[in-house]
Amino acid sequence: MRIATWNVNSIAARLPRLLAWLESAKPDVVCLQELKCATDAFPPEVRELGFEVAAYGLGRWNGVAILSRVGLEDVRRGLVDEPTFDDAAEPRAVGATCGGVRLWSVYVPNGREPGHPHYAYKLRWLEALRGTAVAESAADRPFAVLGDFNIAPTDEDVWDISLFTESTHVTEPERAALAALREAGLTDVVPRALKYDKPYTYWDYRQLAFPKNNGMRIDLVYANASFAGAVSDAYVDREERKGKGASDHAPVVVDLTL
DNA sequence: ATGACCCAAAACTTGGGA
Repeated sequence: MRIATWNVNSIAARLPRLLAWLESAKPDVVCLQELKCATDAFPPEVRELGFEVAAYGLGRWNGVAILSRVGLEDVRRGLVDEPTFDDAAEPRAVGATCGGVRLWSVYVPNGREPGHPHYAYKLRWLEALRGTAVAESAADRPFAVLGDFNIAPTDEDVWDISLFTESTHVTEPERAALAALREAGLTDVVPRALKYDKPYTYWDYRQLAFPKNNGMRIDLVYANASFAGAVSDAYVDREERKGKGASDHAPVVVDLTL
C-alpha cells in the first residue's frame, strides 16, 4: 500500500498538478493539508479518479482531507478535546480507516512566534493530538499521523539552524511535543531524500530557497510499531516542488508491505 | 536546471504562511 502526505497550499490552485501526480505516483491513500476550500467545495475531479474523499474545510484558511481507493471508514473530523483559537474550531485534523490502516491527516498550527497566543494554541493542539493518538493507537492495527507538523524535529532538519533563533518550529517545547508522541509509541518515519543529503519537505517560495536547497523537514509521518514495521520505503517527491504552479511543500510517500 | 513568493477573500489590499 502506498500512502502519501502533501500540503498542497490550496487544492484549487494545485488541482492540475495534484491530478497528474495522483495518476503518476499511484498512491492508494493521500493525506492533504491546506486545502483552503470548504468541505462542499472539494473538487469533484479527485473522486472521478476513483478516490473516496473525507474532506474537512471551512474556506480561506487551513483544511485537511484523506483520499483513498482502498476504503474509507470511521471518518472523524477534529481531535479529541481539540482546542479552539479565538473561540473558533479550525479544520486541522481528519481521521479515517483505509484498508485496515487508521490514519490522521493533520495541519498543526503554525505558532507564528514564541510568545504569541497562536504558539500556546499550537502546544495545546499538539497535546490534543497526543491524546487522540493514545486513544486510537493502542491496538495491533497499523496507525499513523501524517501531515504538516510545523516542527523541525532536530537541528539537522533545517538548512541553517543559526537563522532560527527566536523562531518557532525549532523550540524545545515544540520538540518536546514530538517527544511525547514518541513516548506514546509512535516513530518518526524518516523518508529518503531523492537529491542532496537531507529529506527536506518544505522550501519557502522566496529568495530562491528551492534552488539553494534552503529547506526544512516539517511534514512528518508518526507511526505506531505495526505501521512502522511494515514500511518498505519512504521518500520525498521533490520533483513536485519544481516548476510553475508548485506548492511550497513536496509530498512524502510511504510504501507499506501489509 | 529548480531562478528572486503565493494564496484567497472581498480585494484593487491584507493576513497568513514559516
